[in-house]
Amino acid sequence: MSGEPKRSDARRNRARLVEAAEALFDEVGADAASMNDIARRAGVGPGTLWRHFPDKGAVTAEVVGQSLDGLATLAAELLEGPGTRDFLRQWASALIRHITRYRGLAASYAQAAGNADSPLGARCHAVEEAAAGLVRRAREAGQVRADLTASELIRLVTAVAWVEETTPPPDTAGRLLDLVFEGVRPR
Amino acid sequence: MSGEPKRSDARRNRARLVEAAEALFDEVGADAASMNDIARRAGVGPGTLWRHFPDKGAVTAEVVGQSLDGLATLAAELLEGPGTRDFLRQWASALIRHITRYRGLAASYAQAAGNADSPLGARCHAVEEAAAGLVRRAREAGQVRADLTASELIRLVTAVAWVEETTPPPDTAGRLLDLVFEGVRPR
DNA sequence: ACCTGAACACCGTTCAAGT
DNA sequence: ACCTGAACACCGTTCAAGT
Repeated sequence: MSGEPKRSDARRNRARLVEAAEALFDEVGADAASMNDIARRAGVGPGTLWRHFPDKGAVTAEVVGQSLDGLATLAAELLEGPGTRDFLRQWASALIRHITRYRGLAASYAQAAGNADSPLGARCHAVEEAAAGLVRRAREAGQVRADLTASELIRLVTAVAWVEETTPPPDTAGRLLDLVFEGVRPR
Repeated sequence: MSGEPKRSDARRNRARLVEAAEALFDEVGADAASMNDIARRAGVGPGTLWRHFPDKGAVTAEVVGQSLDGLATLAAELLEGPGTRDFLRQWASALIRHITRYRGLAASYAQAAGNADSPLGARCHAVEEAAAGLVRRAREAGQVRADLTASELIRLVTAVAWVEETTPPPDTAGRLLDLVFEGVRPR
């Protein structure tokens, strides 16, 4: 039920809903923006929102979709690129920036990672795939230890993003990422 | 308002509330256990719960209090102990076990870390103090890099606890902690 | 001094009734 | 084919009224 509707009023409502969700994510965070808030802001009834999106994860997936696709294309670019010494860290840094874009995103992703067939879970899986390619290349280049898996790296980076977004003081993600990448180097 | 009340019925109610909260934390997690649930389970009205505890953080502080004190005494013991090669990691592991005892605790701590005068925030601060002593000693023993702060270590360990508690597959905390401690070693 | 439970504004979620 | 908004059970939180 998340695709483009046929009727023009439905399409317009859908667009308004996504717009409203985006604005609310910006203002109060992805966690605090309630379904009713989003519908109200879009000027439609709650039923209309639920008709367009099966749950809040679907709304979130729509709001962050382009940015997530950006992560995938960045991974592809880095994979075809010259393979600089910090290309993996560059991508990890982009992932953190993505997650910390809206407050509460880390928790949304953590929950979505469970059911892989949800709209958000599927996209998370795609990101993991992208990360797997990068980790493999970094491994072959001897930049990370041979036993490091993409899943482990994603978990660590997501964890850093979470602590950055939830715990003061802010702007410590870079330093924590440094420590993580130190621990991930070949022995 | 969180101390021991004078009247015996109030004391009994307080004890029942803490008991009910503990049971619900066990069954549904610290996040999903609602204030109304706790009051209902204790057989009292919601007003009674709110009279005994100013907010949910205070309830949480009461439920995890003894376990938190255990972390402090463990830190003291390790500080007086022989200083084995992994004493800091031992404590970090205990911290993770503590946080993952109830689902949703990591988020509670992250929120409490902000307002240091809240019942839970104060206890978090005490834990940080304990960690500071351990990190200092580990630094002097050359077990961790000289520029590592206790705050950074706590953030990393809490982050690992969070990802362990929220993201499948489970039981990866040990491995992630290995990587963290690898990254924290002197260069 | 403490408890009670009704009350308020909200939330997620559904669904009959409309156009 | 899609929208509407009332409705349900819940939530956090408060507070007059009781004992």
